[in-house]
Amino acid sequence: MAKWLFKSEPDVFGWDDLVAKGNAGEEWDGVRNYQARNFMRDMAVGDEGFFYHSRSGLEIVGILVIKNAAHPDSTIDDARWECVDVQAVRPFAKPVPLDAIKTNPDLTDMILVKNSRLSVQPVKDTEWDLICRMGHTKP
DNA sequence: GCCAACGTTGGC
DNA sequence: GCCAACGTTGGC
Repeated sequence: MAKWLFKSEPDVFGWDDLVAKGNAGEEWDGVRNYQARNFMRDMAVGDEGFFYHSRSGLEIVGILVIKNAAHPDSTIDDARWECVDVQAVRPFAKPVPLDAIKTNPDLTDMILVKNSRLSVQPVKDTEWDLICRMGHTKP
């Protein structure tokens, strides 16, 4: 199973908002970037991803799961844009700040560090395991 | 709130 | 098909 990372501004749609959706989950709509969209097309049901708070917070706060594979984005009348549906799985016991990721030599290759503008991105298994450990959360 | 980095758009 | 102009993202 592949691992991913999703960014969202907590002021717009944060971890708590996803948790509040419960089993209904939520469409990860609004992505208007081809790279990010292509990653969503690669996602399989059951894949897991980190939920990262961008702009404010700047930390990984939870783990979500892909509930439905990529489908047209219902918020725009343009067939180019697709999105997956996600659902909250569990929060991080201890959120992992961007700062801690940037200063960890084993995580400096992460897209989160190298390309801060990509809002949906893949995460390597080794990175996943390490970050879970840093957050005192089971992978 | 600023602004650097990046992606997209559109005139030529 | 180049590239200037513009819009957006996100760390600071």
